[in-house]
Amino acid sequence: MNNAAKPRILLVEDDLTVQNLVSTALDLHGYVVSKVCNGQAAIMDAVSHGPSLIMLDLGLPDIDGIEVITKIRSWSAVPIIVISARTEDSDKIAALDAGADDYLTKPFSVDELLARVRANLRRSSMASSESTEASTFDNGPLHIDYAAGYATKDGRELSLTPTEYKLLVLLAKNVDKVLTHTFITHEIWGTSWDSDLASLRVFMRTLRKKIEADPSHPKMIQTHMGVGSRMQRL
Amino acid sequence: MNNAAKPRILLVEDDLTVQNLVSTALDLHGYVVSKVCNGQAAIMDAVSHGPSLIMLDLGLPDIDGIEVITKIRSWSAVPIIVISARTEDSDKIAALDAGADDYLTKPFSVDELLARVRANLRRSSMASSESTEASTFDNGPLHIDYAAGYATKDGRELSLTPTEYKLLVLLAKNVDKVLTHTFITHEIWGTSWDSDLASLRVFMRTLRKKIEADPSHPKMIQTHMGVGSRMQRL
DNA sequence: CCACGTCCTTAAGATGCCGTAAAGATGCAG
DNA sequence: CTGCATCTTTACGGCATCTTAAGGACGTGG
Repeated sequence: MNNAAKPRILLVEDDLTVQNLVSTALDLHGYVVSKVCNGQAAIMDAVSHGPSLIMLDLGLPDIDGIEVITKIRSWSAVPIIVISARTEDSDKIAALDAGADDYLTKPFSVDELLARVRANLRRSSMASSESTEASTFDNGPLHIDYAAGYATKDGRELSLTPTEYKLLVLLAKNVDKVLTHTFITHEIWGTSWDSDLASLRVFMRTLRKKIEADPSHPKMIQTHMGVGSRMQRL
Repeated sequence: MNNAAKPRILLVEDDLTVQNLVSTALDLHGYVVSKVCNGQAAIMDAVSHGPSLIMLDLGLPDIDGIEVITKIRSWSAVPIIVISARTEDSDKIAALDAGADDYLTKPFSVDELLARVRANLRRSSMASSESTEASTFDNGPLHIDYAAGYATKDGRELSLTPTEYKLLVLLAKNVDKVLTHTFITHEIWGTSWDSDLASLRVFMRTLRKKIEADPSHPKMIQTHMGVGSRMQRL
């Protein structure tokens, strides 16, 4: 929607101390910040202003944060970064499954916050600028040709099994975004049950062996303990 | 068809929130938009107004979206972009097989939607303006003369049966692209049954015996386990 | 220090797809 | 009708792939 020079960021946070801290930091780095302190106002602002990114605290006074995400996700693909207290671990996962892009756990450093904002804005602009004919993906030595249906590393074709390829594509299409285990298994197997998690681990292993420079110390596919995995842009 | 200055777009969507969002976005970018909210009205509008492009939500109250595509495709080559909340692969494949040109999964960004619209309108106008296409094909020792209707390997003419030739041309015209079994059988036999798959394997074998240097270790026609086949450019 | 949970790694067994050959069916020319 | 070319069907061995299970590494909290 808006590709103006200054990205507009919607900050949803009811703790005024944190709100001021974050908005000041963002403001200093050239972002335009809208501040609201409840879910209702957040949805209204998202509809009317069409922000480039949303930072959402899960602990809101009026609506459940998950519901806010679901509502916005029904029509918009705007990046949503969730802020949560450590006590809300399960909520964090639910938020990601509902369509959130990333999460920050309180307390967080401003540097980390800014890094996440940059990464998600970058991914978002990538996704919107690529139209249907942009059917390739590059990340470091890795190259995927979606139309042809294969991937290469350092120019040499990788022999990936169907499931490995599916998994790779899923991660690549959501680069810089944390994907929960349940989301991944659901996308790959359609219906997900617990036992799929064991298989998923094996596939992660075999995939890493094929695409990572040092499979024992993976750079591309990072795991988030108790949450899921993320493909990191190199 | 109609190549007026302002392309007319037919929007088929029963969710009024999404309908308004999309139609507003399209309107702002200079498209003329017709809005309908069920399959019956969609077909009527497509017949009477002859839109330049159709955006179709698969989840309609009256008719199945796939059926709408089939109906329209029976007389028109207008680009059809499908919108669906379903992420299932099978739905995507069914829609594309039925004749859809592109696919958007909810939620989507407005930017992405506009990009797809532009891309498909461009391709559509390309297709209607281009009159001639390449009448030969070369790949390594293989040479196909579409106009004359025969193929050679190392200059010597191959004696291919009609079905083998059909299969070869199909692969050649989609070089470097993976073709699914169902797509291939559908293209060759019109209607595809499960049992055709067995035949297809036999034809793959005989074709490979004729065009591959080492039929036991094929280079040109590669198989993708559980998916399909691909002709590889040498 | 131990108990626990999560993740990593490996290997073996089960499953299903693919390649292959050969026999049977079909269609067409003479 | 007969022979030939082509297509379809059937059957089976081999192998790629997936699943399952078990043990080890690592960090965390009691």
